[in-house]
Amino acid sequence: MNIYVANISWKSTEEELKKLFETYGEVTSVKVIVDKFTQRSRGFGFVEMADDNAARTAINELNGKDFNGRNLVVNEARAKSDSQKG
DNA sequence: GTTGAGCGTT
Repeated sequence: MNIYVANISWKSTEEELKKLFETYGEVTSVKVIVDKFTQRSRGFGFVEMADDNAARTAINELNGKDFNGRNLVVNEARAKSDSQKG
């Protein structure tokens, strides 16, 4: 399950997100989107979890919750490619 | 030492 995480603090890191999402299930991948040129955090990222059920729980629980002083915006991530099927 | 809505470079 790919998860979209936004409204993250500019000081937050992938490690913190991973530790946060591991609370609800196994995290297989974490990606914080930083500027490709300035390397500054864009305040949003992506989290991938092994179990869709745990991911749904994390989305429902972490969405709107406080994280490093900011309210997290958590949702199911969109498709990065058109290879998706539904 | 700045900023705050959104969907990801290899």
